[in-house]
Amino acid sequence: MISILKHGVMAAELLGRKFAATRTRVDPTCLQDLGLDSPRSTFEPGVEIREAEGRARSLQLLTEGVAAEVRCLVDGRRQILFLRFPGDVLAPCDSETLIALTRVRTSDGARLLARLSDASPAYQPLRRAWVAAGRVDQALLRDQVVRLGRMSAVERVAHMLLEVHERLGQVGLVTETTFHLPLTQEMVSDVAGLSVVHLNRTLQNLRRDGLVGLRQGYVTLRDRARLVQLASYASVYPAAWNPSQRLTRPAPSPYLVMAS
Amino acid sequence: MISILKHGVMAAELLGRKFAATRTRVDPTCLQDLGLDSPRSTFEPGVEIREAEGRARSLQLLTEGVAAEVRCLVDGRRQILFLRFPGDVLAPCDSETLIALTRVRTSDGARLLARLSDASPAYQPLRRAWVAAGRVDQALLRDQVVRLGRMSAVERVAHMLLEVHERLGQVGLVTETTFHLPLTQEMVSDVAGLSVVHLNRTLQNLRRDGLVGLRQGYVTLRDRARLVQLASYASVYPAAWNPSQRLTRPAPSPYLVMAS
DNA sequence: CGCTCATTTGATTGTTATCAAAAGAAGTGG
DNA sequence: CCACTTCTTTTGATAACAATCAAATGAGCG
Repeated sequence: MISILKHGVMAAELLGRKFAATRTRVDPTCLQDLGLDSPRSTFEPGVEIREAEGRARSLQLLTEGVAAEVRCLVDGRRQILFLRFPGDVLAPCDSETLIALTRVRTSDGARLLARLSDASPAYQPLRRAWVAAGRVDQALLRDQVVRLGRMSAVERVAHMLLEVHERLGQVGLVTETTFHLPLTQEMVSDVAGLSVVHLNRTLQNLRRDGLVGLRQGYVTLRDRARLVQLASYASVYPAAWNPSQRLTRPAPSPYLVMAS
Repeated sequence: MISILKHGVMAAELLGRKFAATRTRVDPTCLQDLGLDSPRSTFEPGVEIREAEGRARSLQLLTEGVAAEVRCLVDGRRQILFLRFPGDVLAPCDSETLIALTRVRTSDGARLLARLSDASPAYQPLRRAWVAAGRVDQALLRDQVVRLGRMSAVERVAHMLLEVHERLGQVGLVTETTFHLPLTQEMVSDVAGLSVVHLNRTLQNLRRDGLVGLRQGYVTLRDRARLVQLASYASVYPAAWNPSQRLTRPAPSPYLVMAS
């Protein structure tokens, strides 16, 4: 049982795996060279993750724990826009707040940022990988839109769990069917855009139907195939190309073209 | 009454205005030099917008009409992820389909794409503007997530209309309170993640309360202040910084930090 | 234990989707 | 100009889904 709060994987290795998931290969030396093991920070659960004061726009690499980009409305409604896992890069964002959902450890990404701004050809592969990773993030955000806009509660939760499993899989923090997601149901409900109570009932349904198991912050996908179908889940990763996953058909003709 | 389907604004000018909205200034000569007036295409409503076959990943600049990035689920549910207006750049996207919602005209962005890939310092401002515009797009997508995840039907619609007004305003296609949005309610309902019927009733409420007016594809924001408050709308554009718009408070403490 | 926080349950309300159908608008061809 | 078709908007009735309220149970911790 691998824990997301404490695993043995080094920062550079995590980033490399994440890049590999987008089918962009970056030289390990180059990654090592980013000095991701020097200044590290820890954030307690519930705390906002921000750069040390004074330092302008920088980056951090999340190495352990779970963080979230959260948006709060005036009346207290909350929406988590994006979950961040080990291997993800944390960038300050104006309209959202970055919150540590569990204890979080980060590595300083100042040098990474510098290399990305550096136009020299030596860092070309790094920049490419960066762009590819950004594209994946965007695709994930788009999935989030579809989940919230058009999916029922069960679908949202199933889809989300599949996504988390796959994302953690890319950095090697899963087994075939299980992963560690030590979040409260309240937090998950803020990802899924549901009330806590309804999320709870939805999870019970998924459990009852033998689709997922939940114990001590560990999630088991008991019937992945059925989950995938239920949520019409399709991977956002280019590598995982698989015709049978083409479940969201490419828009036959959303708005009727008038007959000629 | 300015029409989104036919206005006199040239492609380069549109792009310049769009960039200006992100507070990045690009030399008009550089924009003219993009040759945005050469090959132009037209797409009929309902039709998929794609590059001419054979040509690899390219770009198009939308000059007239409205397009949408649409995701369709197997059972026919649809979600529009993003509306595209004049001045927006259309890039092919794997998991989504780009559909013309009205008659759409585009300019060829091949040279733009080339300049963006060209690392020479001459195109530095252009690249900066591009990145800034991308950031705005991402912010808009995030707003969409919050709308769908945590807002009620009226809020969603109000928020969306304010957003459209502002976006069209950036390219000069609005008056103080009105803009042209010749979409069917079905299309709007796919943006807002609502059923057509419910969208219709929601619009009626907004009308009844004197908040918006709708006639012939033209929208009038009759009480902008109240709409902004209703939807807790905050602009995503850096220029429009305005303390009173800070309605989504910066996450006081989403998840209780345990008392010490 | 006794505290706090998280999960679970039950009862109820409110919102939104769905179904069915009427009324309105717009274009087509006679 | 009218009948005809097709699409869009609107209305009414009903059902499904999810939020809310209130309270009980469970889990972890000093």
